[in-house]
Amino acid sequence: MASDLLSRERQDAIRAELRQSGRVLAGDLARVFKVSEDTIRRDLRDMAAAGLCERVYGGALALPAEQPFSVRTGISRGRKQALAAAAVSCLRDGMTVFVDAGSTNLAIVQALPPGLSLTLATNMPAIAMAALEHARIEVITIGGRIDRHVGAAIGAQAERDLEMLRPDLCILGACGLDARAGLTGLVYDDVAFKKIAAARAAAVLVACTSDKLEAVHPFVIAGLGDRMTLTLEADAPDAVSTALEATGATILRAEPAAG
Amino acid sequence: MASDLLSRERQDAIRAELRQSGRVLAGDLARVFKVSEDTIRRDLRDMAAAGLCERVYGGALALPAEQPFSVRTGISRGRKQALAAAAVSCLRDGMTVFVDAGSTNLAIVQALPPGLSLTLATNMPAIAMAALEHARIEVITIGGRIDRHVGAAIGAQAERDLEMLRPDLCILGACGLDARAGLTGLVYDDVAFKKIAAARAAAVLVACTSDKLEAVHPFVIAGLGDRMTLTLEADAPDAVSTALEATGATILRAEPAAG
DNA sequence: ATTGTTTATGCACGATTGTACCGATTCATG
DNA sequence: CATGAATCGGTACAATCGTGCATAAACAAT
Repeated sequence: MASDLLSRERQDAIRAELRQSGRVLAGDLARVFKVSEDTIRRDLRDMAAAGLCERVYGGALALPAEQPFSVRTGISRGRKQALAAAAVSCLRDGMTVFVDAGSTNLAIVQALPPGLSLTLATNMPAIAMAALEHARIEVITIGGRIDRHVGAAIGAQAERDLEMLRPDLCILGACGLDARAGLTGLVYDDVAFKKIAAARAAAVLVACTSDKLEAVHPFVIAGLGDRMTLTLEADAPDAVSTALEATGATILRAEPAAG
Repeated sequence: MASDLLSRERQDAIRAELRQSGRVLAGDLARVFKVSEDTIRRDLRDMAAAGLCERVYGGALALPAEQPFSVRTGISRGRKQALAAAAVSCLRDGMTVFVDAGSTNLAIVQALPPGLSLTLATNMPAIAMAALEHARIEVITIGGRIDRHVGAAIGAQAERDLEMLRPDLCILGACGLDARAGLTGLVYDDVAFKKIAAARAAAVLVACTSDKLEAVHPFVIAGLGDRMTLTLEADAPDAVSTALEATGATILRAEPAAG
């Protein structure tokens, strides 16, 4: 995926990954960066010597002080992490992606592989900040009045800002996902915004935790169809999955998660 | 591509490339500029010595302004806290305030009293998030491409977003503050943005840590004058303070801080 | 014009660094 | 304690680096 990195860049990327998920495995890193495990081990040794991580058998851990996120997002982080990992597989180098508000989408951005180079637009400040942790992501914010419930800019100004974009992919935050009703939401302005965002993108991805399946809310964001990819958790019922797939949408199943 | 450049021009071009992609390779640069790698190495060494980049094996990286806030925020928090407390005294209920990027401004927003109700616009995601912590603040974001060094949206789109605002107060981030040269900055696009922001506001507030006093940078944001309030730290030299006051600006001294 | 000085550049050479591979050792786990 | 995986130290090789030196151009002073 990402290669040709200066050794220092690689170490920075490892650091970013450590900040995010709190741990790294030597083998994984070697594969991601396309270098030998020896090189990764030497990196980790150097970083540990510099006090940037704690070396353990098999990889390295973030220093206890440096994990604000894992604490803040709490237990469900494991599930969202797995969901995010699956969603990430839809991304390619050079893509322009719009990322809608939502804690799942935040997890996705945090889970992006370090080397991936994207142009990422978002209306949610928290997502913008997470994206800035990645050295090779160009970040664009959609401005406007921030809705406290959503934690992101929605409304007239935001919709106008959106008009500058024609993203390759729109990663939508999910509120309710149902085979018949499609994608639905609770907050009118938020739904209106999502609708526009989805319409402008060449493809739409929805990463959906299981609690949102078969939920129907008052406002319709979009129907399902072949332009849409749905990422479901490992424990999503097969019945729901096949029903969704029957609409023409592509279904992506997350691996079972530990946490 | 480009040859026959004066060494200074070449270094400026390297700087531009660094700003854009965050990294340069010695070999690539040598090929692009049609000079030997030795020359490039000398350039990079000089630039590193001047604090313009970080030299690494194989090339150079942009300065770790890449991760500004995990590092920069922590450093002098106590001092900034005191500065923020003083700056807060300029705010009144119901005001519309534009808050520019900068770690000091972030501290100010974090230090806002809980009951204060404001409309707060900002181009910096981190500040937007901090403002959302306050229940009675209406937050508006200025969108656009995020500059990694600044950590905020600057550029054409951001300037256009700004045109919707006529804030009562503009809280500017300081780079250099000098009685003769006025308020100056390092990054051209950032300065251009600040300039517009300052021009649109009825009043301007600059909270300035002592290390930025008497510093003059290449680009001018604004001259001083009676429209401007400057918040200085407790340890700012009296001479500097009176010189600044002589320009017509209002001076606000922070209380001595612990940290 | 001449001379000397500074500056930018290129080249050569030894030193340093980053990386992969190999064997010996240590570790986690059943 | 047996076994495979992970780690460490050493080695080898290539890329990169720093330095000293030579050349050439620009410039100042004579």
